[in-house]
Amino acid sequence: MKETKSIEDYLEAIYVISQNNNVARVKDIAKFLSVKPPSVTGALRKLAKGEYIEHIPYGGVKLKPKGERIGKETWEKHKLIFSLLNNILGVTKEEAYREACLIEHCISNETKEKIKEFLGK
Amino acid sequence: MKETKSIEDYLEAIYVISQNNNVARVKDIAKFLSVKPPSVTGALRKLAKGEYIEHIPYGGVKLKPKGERIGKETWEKHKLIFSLLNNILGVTKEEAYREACLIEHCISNETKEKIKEFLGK
DNA sequence: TTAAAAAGTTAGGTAAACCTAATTTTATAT
DNA sequence: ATATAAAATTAGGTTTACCTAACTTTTTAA
Repeated sequence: MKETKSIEDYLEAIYVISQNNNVARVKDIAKFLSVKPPSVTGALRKLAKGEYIEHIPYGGVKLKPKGERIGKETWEKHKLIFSLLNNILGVTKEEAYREACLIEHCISNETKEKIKEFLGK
Repeated sequence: MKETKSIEDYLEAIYVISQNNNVARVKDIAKFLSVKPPSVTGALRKLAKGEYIEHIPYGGVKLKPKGERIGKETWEKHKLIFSLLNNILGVTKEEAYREACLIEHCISNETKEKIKEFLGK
């Protein structure tokens, strides 16, 4: 299975939510991504089938190793792109966040590392 | 009508093709975007309806002012993002081109200007 | 401990954008 | 001038990812 923008978005959301909570809940994921709960349920079924997550119906969601890796990578891309846009280019925080949410799905891990190197200087 | 990624792609393709040719042809647009001719025909109908282009069936396509503006802006975004990725971050030309095709749809004109300023330094 | 509220799921539908196969129109070459 | 090839269009279908409405399960509070 290939990771679409949507799959990356859900895994990233679950990753971020899981950093503060024990498990991610449907309503939190829905709020994070600005979608409705039935969309989340549908996406979770797909993610569970692809071995990205473990989902207990009417319960919580936890990332499996494969999902954790992608969620983390996507969030890292987001943070690095935000930094590049806001700190280096001078884009406002609000706009930088909005655009980082989109650009995070457009770059390879190699490009992610290049940005990290650049920001490190 | 709101400009989707797809609409921007078609207008950009027509803009670039029109710089070398008098009119853009369906087969050239299809090749540029790696889609099949029926997809182009469908997209052109939509673009014509939105006053972005003038389309003579079985003939050529020309940009109207609104379409020209968006096609040009999108291509400028592409070139600036390519430059940022390749010259500043050190991403390979091939990967920079590929990613620029995606990122060009994710940034505002304000961000485009910020990149231009940064590259000018 | 049970009624109401909250959370989650199922069922069914919509829109965007692509595709293949078949048809029509235009261009080309003998 | 006409047969063939090329280009474009139409018709119909697929996939992805969302939505609303209705229903089920779980939690909460009287």
